[in-house]
Amino acid sequence: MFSIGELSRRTGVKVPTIRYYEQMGLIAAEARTAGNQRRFSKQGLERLHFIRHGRDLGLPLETIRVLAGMDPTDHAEGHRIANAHLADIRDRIARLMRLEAELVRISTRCSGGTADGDTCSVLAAFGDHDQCDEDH
Amino acid sequence: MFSIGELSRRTGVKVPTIRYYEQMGLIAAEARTAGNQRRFSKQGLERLHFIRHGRDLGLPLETIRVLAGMDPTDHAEGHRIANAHLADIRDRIARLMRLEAELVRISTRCSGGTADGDTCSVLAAFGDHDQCDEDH
DNA sequence: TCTTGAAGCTCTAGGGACTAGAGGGAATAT
DNA sequence: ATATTCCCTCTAGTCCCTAGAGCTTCAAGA
Repeated sequence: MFSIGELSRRTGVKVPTIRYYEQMGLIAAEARTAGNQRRFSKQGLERLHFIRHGRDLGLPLETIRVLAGMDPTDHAEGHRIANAHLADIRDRIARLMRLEAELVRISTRCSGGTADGDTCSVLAAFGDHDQCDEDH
Repeated sequence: MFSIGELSRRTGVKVPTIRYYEQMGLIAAEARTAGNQRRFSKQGLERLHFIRHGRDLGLPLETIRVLAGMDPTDHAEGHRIANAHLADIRDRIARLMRLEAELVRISTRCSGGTADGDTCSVLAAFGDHDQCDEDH
């Protein structure tokens, strides 16, 4: 049986975060000591690893709850969630890459070498959305 | 002079969000009507464009506040902020791409075609952090 | 056995960037 | 004059934690 601190050390999840997960119903302490302290079994440890891993992958807690409560022989559903999330991540990458390109454009345009008294073109670019590739 | 709704339509920033920005001290209505409604000038419109653009670029409101209050001839500082943010975005892209690779690995390993009664390998992979490239 | 210090407990509040809803008043078009 | 649309403030909720106050329990050494 592990204490909450032990669990924290073994998973890298902070103590208050574990308590928060408990409050959200994602994990439960198997037992409490006479003095009301949480004790977790190996199962709890594994479950917390599962949660942690899901979070590292960027899954919202709600999705993790669904996965954790899933029938482990239901291939289709697990697959569907993984693929949906993959699409989401690819979308985020694409958007960030557009931002990257725009920031490079903004930043290289202002070498800082223009005459004194000029408005910095970084600042100008931030104000001028029309030069931006994005469609809003 | 624009009403808040007019401003919203012209910038794509939702009305409650504009009020929120005002509350946070990022923008101020130039005037109020006799009936206490906000009226914004062209300057307000430009400022909101600036905020919007910064947010689209992923800058936190605090950074936008700094940029907006900056000396417009201070090239070095504008440059520094843009570059710092660029580094941040590149970091985020790198992390997301690692996630993408791992999700692809997880998802392709489970074709859903294994025998009935097997544990779905998507689920197994989520629980097994050791197979993951990331260092935690 | 006693004592100390680390670790645990609950509860509450904060953060960032909004979003939604209630319950009203103001502007505008007919 | 009225109907409709807009606007007002205020409060609370979202997500995923994080931090602090104030107190209790545990484990190890003297």
